[in-house]
Amino acid sequence: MSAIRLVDDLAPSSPNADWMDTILKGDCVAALERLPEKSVDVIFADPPYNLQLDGDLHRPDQSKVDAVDDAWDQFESFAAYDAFTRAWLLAARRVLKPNGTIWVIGSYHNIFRVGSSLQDLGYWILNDVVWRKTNPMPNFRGRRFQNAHETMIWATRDQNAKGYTFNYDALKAANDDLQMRTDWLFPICTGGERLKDEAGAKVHPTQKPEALLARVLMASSRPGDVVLDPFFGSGTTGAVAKRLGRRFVGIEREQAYIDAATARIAAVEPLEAPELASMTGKRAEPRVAFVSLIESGLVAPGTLLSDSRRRWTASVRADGTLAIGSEAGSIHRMGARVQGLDACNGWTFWHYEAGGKMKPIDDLRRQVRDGMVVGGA
Amino acid sequence: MSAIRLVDDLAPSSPNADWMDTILKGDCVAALERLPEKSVDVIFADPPYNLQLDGDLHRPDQSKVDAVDDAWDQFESFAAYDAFTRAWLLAARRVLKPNGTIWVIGSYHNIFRVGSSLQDLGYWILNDVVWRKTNPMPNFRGRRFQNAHETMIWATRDQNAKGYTFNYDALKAANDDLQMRTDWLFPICTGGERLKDEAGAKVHPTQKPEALLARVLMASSRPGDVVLDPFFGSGTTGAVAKRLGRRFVGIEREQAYIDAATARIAAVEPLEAPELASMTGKRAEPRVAFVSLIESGLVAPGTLLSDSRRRWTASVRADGTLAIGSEAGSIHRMGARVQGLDACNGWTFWHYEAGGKMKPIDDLRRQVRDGMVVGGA
DNA sequence: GGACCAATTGAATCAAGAA
DNA sequence: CTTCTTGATTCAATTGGTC
Repeated sequence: MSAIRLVDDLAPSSPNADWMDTILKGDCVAALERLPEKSVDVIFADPPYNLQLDGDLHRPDQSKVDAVDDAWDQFESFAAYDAFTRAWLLAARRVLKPNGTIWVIGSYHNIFRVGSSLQDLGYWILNDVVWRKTNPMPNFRGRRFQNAHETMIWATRDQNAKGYTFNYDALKAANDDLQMRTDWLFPICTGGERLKDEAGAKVHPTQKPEALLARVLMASSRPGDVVLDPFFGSGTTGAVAKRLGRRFVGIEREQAYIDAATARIAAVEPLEAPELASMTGKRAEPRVAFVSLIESGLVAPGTLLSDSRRRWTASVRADGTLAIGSEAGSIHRMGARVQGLDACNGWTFWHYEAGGKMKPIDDLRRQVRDGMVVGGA
Repeated sequence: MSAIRLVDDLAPSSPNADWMDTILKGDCVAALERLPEKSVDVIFADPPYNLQLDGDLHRPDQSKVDAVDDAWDQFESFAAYDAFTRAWLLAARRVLKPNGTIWVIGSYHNIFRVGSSLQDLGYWILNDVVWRKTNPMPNFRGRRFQNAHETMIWATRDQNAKGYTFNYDALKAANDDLQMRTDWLFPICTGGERLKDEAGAKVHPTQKPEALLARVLMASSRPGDVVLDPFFGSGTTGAVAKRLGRRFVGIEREQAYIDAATARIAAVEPLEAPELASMTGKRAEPRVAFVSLIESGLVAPGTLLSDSRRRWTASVRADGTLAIGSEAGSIHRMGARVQGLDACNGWTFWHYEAGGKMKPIDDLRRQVRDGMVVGGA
């Protein structure tokens, strides 16, 4: 399994499909053009993001951020990136079966170019799916929101392709009998899953988590289906495809990535069916921001909060901070401040009055979490 | 407040800005071209989504889904939608202040066209932000994922605009002292907040929740700022802007929407200034020169400063520099020097001894800032 | 062994003001 | 314009060392 061959060695219309479960070495478009048309069920593509980074970025502790500055991510202009995108999307479309689907992942740097090109070429978008990261890199300079997600586009070959695979019931069953939504929560790829070389350096700068690929393939493919990844990299798509009983084809230019992916995939043991269910289940919900109580109308700006014994009182401001006199800060900071402590859980410390009784604002947080607040006002 | 006027009535270069807190009736581009250039701080735009619904959509019980099929949401092709998008984005860019920012919300039907056009016109994307819906409409046919989010793009006028407003500290304080992320959770607009006509029908098919606009405006604007919404609709942007002490300008073609928005905004009570005050961090505080600590007598020349763990020690000189042996320089340079780093914040690195404990010289700076030390010269 | 602490790291379009 | 100085800024996990 997963022999490597150069693109030139490929027999284009081989009836026994000897390119199955292999990595094709070479340029993405050239390799795609050698594959038989209408031969793959699902394409998962993680193309260069065209990050356009300028200069170094340091963390607050002055350590340097290891940026993605590889040559393969450098494009001269949006026009050049668009040309690249259209070329590989066009070649990919020829290879896709009429009822096959394509997934492309990207960030705000490139995903709008990809989405427009998909539409321009006749692909029909089914969903955009958001990968919410449990542990994204912070915004070190505090100049933007923490970039905590990436976007995937899922599309058919054309508008009239209605027979695509979507395992609706399996996903629903795996999601507490609720429809699987378009926002997915997964950690980034770290720890033992992340491929490292002998020196301990990461093999590939943008290795995707297997859990993400598992949900993609569980949703949109069936056992025995052929999954193509035109930017194979460290081979996550191949590893997950093999584990889930799918066949794969990878295209990759760099030998170092091919070597790492080959070894990785060789070590994969295909899973039995019952083991797959747990991988698609939903993840725990994260925190509730105090400001969301204000935004949802549960707490009005100007509301007075006190501790349970009414020793201290503070005023809620529209921006989600608490004010006492001229001082303001988070519910936690201000709770610590009045008590002269280093830390304080503002959710349980601060109370509001309801029916003559003092109740912790944690009660309101629970209402937001449980979805009891709909509409606000 | 919120008088309505026709675009033709508008005095383009009115010094008293009589278009403030009004709704301009007419075509979006025509109205934008009549506004003065570089006159608005924030634009929030909820353009038509170009939904390509093919025939009616029915729920499993055969009831018809009230889809967005209004005439204003029909475009013949992607090219037509792109032309429309470029036209209004270009007109909007002229009106935006050099350090102003724009928000555009959309779904997978149109957001990729919008994002590409933004980039093509020179806007610089800061973030894409995902609005996760707590209560999205289900996918009735079970053929796709439940479409549970919409996407907002936040961008500056151009790449070099670094002075845009982002209330980082307030957002962080409002979010349990953690950076605000790009995935936001809000309910869709229902219940009492949803505008209905006498017959109980929705006034506008895509009314956005006020909570969403509240976070947008709290994040990227300040009290008194001018907020423009070129697709005003039911006036959510104006209602929230008024409540948060911002000024607004709306553009809308349909009289029914203008009437509903006008009545809605008139009923809004603005918050008081204390509730609107927003937390600011060190960035907003006045600069204090280290030498002023010496001039005010807080630090005597010859004082020895050390880092918190007393690994290095330096001597304060009368000119405001630090000396270590024969080397001297600013508190920042010398802090960097001893640590072998490129940069260092001397205010938090260097400490002085007080009562047997090491305290950062930043504490002394705070005393100067708070006016506790009047000397200064 | 386990508890605790320090160090490291991840697809990043990450200053502002004065001279 | 450019160049220089000042000085503001991080979250979740994993890894590895020490007590």
